Amino acid sequence: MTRRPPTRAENREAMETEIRRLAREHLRSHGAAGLSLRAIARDLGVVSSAVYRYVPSRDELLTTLLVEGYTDLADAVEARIDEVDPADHRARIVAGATAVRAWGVGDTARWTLLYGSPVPGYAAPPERTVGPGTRVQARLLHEIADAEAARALRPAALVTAPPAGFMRGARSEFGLSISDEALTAAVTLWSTIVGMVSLEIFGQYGPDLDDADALFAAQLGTVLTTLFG
Amino acid sequence: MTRRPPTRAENREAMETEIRRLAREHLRSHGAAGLSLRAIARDLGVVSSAVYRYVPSRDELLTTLLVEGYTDLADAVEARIDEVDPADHRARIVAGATAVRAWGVGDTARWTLLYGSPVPGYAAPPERTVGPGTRVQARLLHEIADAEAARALRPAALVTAPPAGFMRGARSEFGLSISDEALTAAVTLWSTIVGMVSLEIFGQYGPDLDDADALFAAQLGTVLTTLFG
DNA sequence: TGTACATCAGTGAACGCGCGTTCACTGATGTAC
DNA sequence: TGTACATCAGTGAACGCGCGTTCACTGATGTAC
Repeated sequence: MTRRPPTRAENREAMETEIRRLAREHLRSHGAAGLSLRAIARDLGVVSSAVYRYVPSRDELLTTLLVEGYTDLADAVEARIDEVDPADHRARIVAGATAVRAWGVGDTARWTLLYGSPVPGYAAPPERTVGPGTRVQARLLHEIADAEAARALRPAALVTAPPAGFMRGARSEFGLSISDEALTAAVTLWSTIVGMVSLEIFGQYGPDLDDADALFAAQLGTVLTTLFG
Repeated sequence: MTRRPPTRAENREAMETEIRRLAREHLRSHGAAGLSLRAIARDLGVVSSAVYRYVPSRDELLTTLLVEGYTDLADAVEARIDEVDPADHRARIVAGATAVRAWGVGDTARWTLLYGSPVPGYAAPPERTVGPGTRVQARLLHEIADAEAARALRPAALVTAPPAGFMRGARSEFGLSISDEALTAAVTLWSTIVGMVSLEIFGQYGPDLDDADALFAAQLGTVLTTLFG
């Protein structure tokens, strides 16, 4: 077995993967604001300017991480939902919400990048981030729309309508067929999910939280019981 | 009218106030991670080491801002709730939630400091921040507890219990008399509020959001209608 | 009321560290003929 | 299959900037007698 030396293309691929891995690691230890190309070069065992062979700039790297994060999250959530009986709307949404939390808790640094405070001095380019960045919400909205179409939602839970522009935007962006009231309920669900995960990850539930899974499940149950009965 | 020159004590007071003001301004433009004593000294028109007459260290300043923020928020929320008829439980909670959002939207940088991602490398000293940092939640919990005591909550909305340790902690910390299920509902409400405000402030609702007030009110209505009927 | 002394605010220099990015360069890898 | 040339990875130095914190110091303000 002769060990063929790696080609340039292979090396480049490996290098880019490694840079993203180190970047995620730095995100974990220093936060997005502290993401530094020099530090990555150091960990890579390479002089700082060498990183510029692979990454055009620090902001570009952040954008890459952002898109990768949104995509990973959405992939995970969709996979979990797809495992569930399409007729069991509530279970599908539980699966989706639980997958969102699992992903966030499993990689708090990336959750922070995606849904935490914006990175000062960095503005994500919408043309690259909006698509991946709305996949999860879009999927959950569709699940709620399906549930409504199947008459699985309790009418008593559908009580308020969102502002008109928001409604129009959501409908045209996601190709949704959903009532105003169900859209409000869906957005509220999303707010609750993001709130729960962020409060947990940012340590706001205090030191008495013995069973975070159960607290999440209990809160989600409260929301979904009012929605599904 | 002779202009008495300011005493040292007055000067110190004015200086400390001005430092906090500039710090809040820097929070706005550069985020907590970018809060810098040197920058504050520059704005103050003073050499960088001079700030150390007033502030022991950068981390201490952060702690001060954190405590001040929690206190301002809680004061605002309590004032709004107190204006409402004690018998109108729903209206009191609407007032509180709306005050939380108003405060956050009115000072997004401080909201970010309080409820956004933790500042890398900075750990808030619990003995100084936990008390002020839980006032708002405590107050909302008490309002829900009062509503439950007055039999104003719909039993159908009280369906799941939080994990035991969390429940015990909340009860003893806040001196609460509340059912497990109502506590879950209360915590869920808090998650939803934090989620809504953070999504709005961090720009996650997208460009179609024409009326943020209405979207918040609609979502809050969805939650409270299931709670109060 | 005046003087002596202690306290305090602010200076300026320094230490040691970090960062993003550019540039001219060497030497190895890949490609076209 | 061998050679000439083009491409690319990585170096090392540099530019210009930022930061927190310490220290010895000057000069003004406040206090005790």
